[in-house]
Amino acid sequence: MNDNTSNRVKSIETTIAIIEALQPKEGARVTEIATELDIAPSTVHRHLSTLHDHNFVKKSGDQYALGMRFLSIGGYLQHKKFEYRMAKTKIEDLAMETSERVQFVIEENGRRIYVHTAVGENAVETDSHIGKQGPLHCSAAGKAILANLPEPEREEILTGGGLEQITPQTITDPDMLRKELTEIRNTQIAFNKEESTPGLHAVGTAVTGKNDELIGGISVSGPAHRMMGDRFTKEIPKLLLGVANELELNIKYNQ
Amino acid sequence: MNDNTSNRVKSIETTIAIIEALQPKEGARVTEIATELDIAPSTVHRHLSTLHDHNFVKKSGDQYALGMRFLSIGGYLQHKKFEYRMAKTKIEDLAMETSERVQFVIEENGRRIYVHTAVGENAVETDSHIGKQGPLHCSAAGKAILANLPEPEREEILTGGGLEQITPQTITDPDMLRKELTEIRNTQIAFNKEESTPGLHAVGTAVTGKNDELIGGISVSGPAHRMMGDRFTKEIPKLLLGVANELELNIKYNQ
DNA sequence: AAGGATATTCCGTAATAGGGAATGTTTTAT
DNA sequence: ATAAAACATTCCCTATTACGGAATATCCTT
Repeated sequence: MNDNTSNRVKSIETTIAIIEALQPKEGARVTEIATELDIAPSTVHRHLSTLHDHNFVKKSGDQYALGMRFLSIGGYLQHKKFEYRMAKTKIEDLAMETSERVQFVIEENGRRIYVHTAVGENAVETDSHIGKQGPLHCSAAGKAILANLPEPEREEILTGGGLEQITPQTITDPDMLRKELTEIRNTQIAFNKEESTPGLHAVGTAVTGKNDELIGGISVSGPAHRMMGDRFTKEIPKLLLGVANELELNIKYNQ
Repeated sequence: MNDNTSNRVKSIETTIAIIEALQPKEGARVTEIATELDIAPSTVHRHLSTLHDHNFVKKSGDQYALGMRFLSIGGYLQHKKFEYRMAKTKIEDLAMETSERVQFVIEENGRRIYVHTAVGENAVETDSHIGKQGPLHCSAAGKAILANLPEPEREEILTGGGLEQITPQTITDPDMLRKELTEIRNTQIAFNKEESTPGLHAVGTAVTGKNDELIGGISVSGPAHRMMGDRFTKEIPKLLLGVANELELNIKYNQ
């Protein structure tokens, strides 16, 4: 397609660099960012002022920080799609039923992104948050998505970028993963046994929409000691498939 | 301060215009955006490619749409602050207790922004979503925040921009509002009677942090016919103040 | 297979983004 | 209280680059 990287707007890349530098900070001064990125303070100031005008950056005194415009746009995208709104209520039900953490995940650019999360009574605290992203091949919902992706895209992910090793249990061999994905296509259930986080197990399934196009995936995750035996391999998968099915029916006929 | 509007990066303003044009659309082609904004297709293409490189825009075929990078950054900001994470669990409890819709709101740039929302069993469906923003003076949590803002900032909002009339009930007279805000400072409870949405009532209170600095506000909202009598004026305020108090204690001592 | 529409790339030029210096402003040290 | 240091902000010149128009490629329609 177009990956001709020469035809780009440099000043936007500068602005993005500034945004990225600002993100982890509570607040930063002009010089701090200028030094960090090795650009002139006057330049940083000009960019920050521009971003501030549009609420992408907030300012108190001479401390600059990212503003909530990002959440405004992100939240709007999360809310705009009927499918995502439906998914939200469904995973909340499932979190209540299972008492565990439940997430609704989509694929973008070959990676998984949490669009909604719901926590049940016993849900584990994780550092996962809305919008957080990671590779597909090491999570339950991610593998379920991967299994249902069109073959060329799937193969691109399997062979193209290399399957990053996240934990000792992460499956990094394309052949082993291919085999598992075939199994997932048959059962529509994917398991994650400490492949993304040590001590964490998860069960996932894919969600499809009107013309059977892939929407995303749902996963239920919890500590390995609780996610085991029949509860892990039978009960939760059954609840999960039930919810995914209801969701799919809602998507197909409710609007 | 610096509101010298001459010293800005024009190409970033172009990019922001493109982002804004893209936001409400499901997807758009290059020409569509170029026509709408009256700039050259080659320029639009260059901007979109740059944004796409950084996942602010996604592309399928020649349809461009906003990407989840906005949610990634927004979700990160929402999750980073300990106070906001605490608020999330607290409003979920309150939503369960009251069965209504509960929101955690902050102020930025003189406007309110929903940072977390929780829905109870009977919660009304609204178009409000995470990140949505609006004026402070017409909502319960907004008025609670306004009442607790430092005087100069409050006066700037009251007299500076003009109090927009959102519904027939919105209070737009600065003097009437000042009187109500004094009352709110005494009781720490704010009411909203169809001032932002016809048919919707809400109760709100402010949340303060370690050095009594203002963090945000919490509101409980529901249909007017259910939010009335003692439930509206006594029971819900009591529950709300209880939760706000717990939250403040958590913020002050738990970390 | 041809024609139309649109995406994408190329390229010259006018506009502007960038840096350094000048000017405020605030904080720190004495 | 004053001086000095540190930094934000503004100003201005110049090298860079963002822009638009033209050329080319690609896709779609008939």
